[in-house]
Amino acid sequence: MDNDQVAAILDEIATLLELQGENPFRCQAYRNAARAIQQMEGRLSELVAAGKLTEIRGIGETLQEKITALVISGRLAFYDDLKSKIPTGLVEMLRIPAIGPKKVKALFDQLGIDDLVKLKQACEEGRVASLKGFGAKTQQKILEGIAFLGQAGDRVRLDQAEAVANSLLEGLRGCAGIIRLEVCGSLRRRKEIIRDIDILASSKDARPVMKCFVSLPGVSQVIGQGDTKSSIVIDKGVVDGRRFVINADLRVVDDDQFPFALNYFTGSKEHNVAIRGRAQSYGLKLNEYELVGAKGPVRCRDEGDIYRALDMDYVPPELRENTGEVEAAVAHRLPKLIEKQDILGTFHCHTNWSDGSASLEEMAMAARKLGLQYLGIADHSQSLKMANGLTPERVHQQQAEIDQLNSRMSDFTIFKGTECDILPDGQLDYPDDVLVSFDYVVASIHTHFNQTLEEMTARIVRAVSHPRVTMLGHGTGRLVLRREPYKVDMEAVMKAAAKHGTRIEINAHPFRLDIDWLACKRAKSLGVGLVINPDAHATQEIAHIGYGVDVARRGWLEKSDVLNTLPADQVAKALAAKKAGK
DNA sequence: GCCGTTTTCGGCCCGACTGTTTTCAGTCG
Repeated sequence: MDNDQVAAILDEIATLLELQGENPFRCQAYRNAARAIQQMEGRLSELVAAGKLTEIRGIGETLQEKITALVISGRLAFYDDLKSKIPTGLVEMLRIPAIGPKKVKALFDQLGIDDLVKLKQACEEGRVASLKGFGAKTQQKILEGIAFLGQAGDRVRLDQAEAVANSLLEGLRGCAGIIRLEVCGSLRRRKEIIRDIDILASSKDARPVMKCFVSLPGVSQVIGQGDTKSSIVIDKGVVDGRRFVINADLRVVDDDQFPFALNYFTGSKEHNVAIRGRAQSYGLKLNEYELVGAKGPVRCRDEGDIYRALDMDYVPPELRENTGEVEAAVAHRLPKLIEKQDILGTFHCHTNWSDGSASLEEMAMAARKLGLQYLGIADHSQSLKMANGLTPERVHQQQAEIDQLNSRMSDFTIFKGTECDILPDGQLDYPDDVLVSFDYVVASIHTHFNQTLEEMTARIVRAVSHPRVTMLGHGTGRLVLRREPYKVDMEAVMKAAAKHGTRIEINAHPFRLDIDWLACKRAKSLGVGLVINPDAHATQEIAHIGYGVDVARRGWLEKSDVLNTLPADQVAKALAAKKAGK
C-alpha cells in the first residue's frame, strides 16, 4: 500500500472509533497520523523497511505496528474487525451537518438506524424528536441535511475527477492504436463539480482500444462496451466519509472526426446549440462527426478550424457556457484569458506558525521551486485559537524571521501578511498598530456563519471598507459539495470592494473555489480587482493555484485583472499604495 | 494513541453556539 492508501485507512479508523464512542484523543491520534503520512515527502515503504516510522511526529509504537502491517501485507486485522462491527451507513450519516458521532451512535443504539433511508423515515415519523438529547429542531435539521446530501449526490470535486481522469489517460496511452486522446466534458471546461468523466480517442480500429480501456487497473465495473462507446465505473471506496464512485466514458472515432467529436463532447450543451445555430445560418450542418454543407463536408483538422469556418475566434473550453462567448467570438472580442504561467506569486499561505504543516522557509523554497518570484505568508490571527492564531507578540517574531529569510535571498521575496479574522461585528482581529506592520491583510470569516443576510453583509462590507484590508479571503465560505455559502449580498460586498480598492480573492483550494466563476465575472464588470490564492497549508498545496486559474478563466479574467500576475517589485508598489490609501 | 517528563501518567485547542435541558452535551471551526 502507498502513502495515500494508508492515510485513508487511518483516517477511516479514526471515524469508526468515534462511532464506537472511543476516547476522542485516541481517535485524533489516528487522524494526526493520517495527516502526517499524507503530507510527508518520500515513500512510507522506505521508512517501514528502515524501521524508522516512529521518527514521524504522531506515530508511536502502536501505530508503527499497524502501519507496517498495512504497507507490507495491505491488511490489518484491527481495521477489518472495526469495519465488520460498524455498518457503513453510519459513516454516511456523519455527513449530515449538525450530526456527529455521538448522535449517530444514539440513533443506532436506540432506534437501530444504520443508514440515511431509515433515518429519513424515522424523522418523518417523528421518532427521532422523542429521543433523549434530540428534539423537533434537530429532527428538522436532519431532514434538511439529508435533502442537501441528495443534491450533492453522485458528483465529485474537480480535483478528484482530475486525478481519476489522469490515471485513465495514462493507462490509455499504453494502449496500441490510439492517434489522438483528450478529456472532454465538464472536466475540460474545468467546472468545479464533475458528474462523470468523458474521454475521446481517435483510432483506425476502435475495438482493441475499447478492450484495453475496460481492463485498465482500477475499473470496478464495466457498464457497457461497444464499438464507439464504453462505460466503466471507478469505485475509490470511502473518501472523506463518502463513497467516491464515478463513471467514465470513452468514445472512439476516426481521426477525421476527432475535432467535431471533441467539440461536441466538450459542450456545454447550450454552447453546442448556439454554434450549431450559427452553422445553420451559414447553410451548414454541425454534429459530432462533421461540418457539412451543400458542397460537401468542410475539412477541419482541429477545433480551431471549426470556429474559423463559422467566422468565429477559437473559444477556449472554459468559456463554453453560452453566456456571451459565441457573440464575443463572432465580434472578435473574446478576452485573452489568464494562463497558469502568468501567476508570479501568491498571498494566502499558512505555515506551522499557525495551522500549516511546513515552516516559513520550506514554504518559500517550495514556491520558488514552482517558479514563483514571491510568496505572501498569511497565518491566522489571534482569535482563531483552534488554528493557533498569532498573538501580536508572535506576529512580531514571525516578521523578524521573514526579514532574516529575505536578507538571505536575492531572487525571491516573502511578503508579510495575515489572514485576519473578521469579527462578528465586522471589526478586525488586530488593532491598527498591528495591522500596519503587515505588507498586506487578507480579511476572512471563520466564525459565526449563521448571521442573517443583513448582518453578514454589513459585517463583510465593513471589513472590505477598512483601509488596512488589502483583500477579502474566501468570499462566501462555501465548501464544494459540503457546505452552502453563508447568506451574504455579494453584490453589495463587491461594490464596497470596488469603492475602496480592496481586492477579492479567488480561493484556489479545490475544496473552496470561492468566489466562483460567475461571481468573478460580476466582480470584473464592477471593477473589482482579483487575486488568486491557494490557501495552502502544506508545500504541495501551493500548486493549487492552477485550480484558481481555472476559475478565473471561466470568469473571463485576463492577466491584468489579477494582482499576482505582477512581478515582485510592482506588487510591492501596489501593496504599499493600497496601504497608503491611494 | 502520542508525547513529554518535576519520567510511566496526565494532558492532548478551545471557545461559542445550538438545542436540549434545568445545568449541559454535542457539534463546529
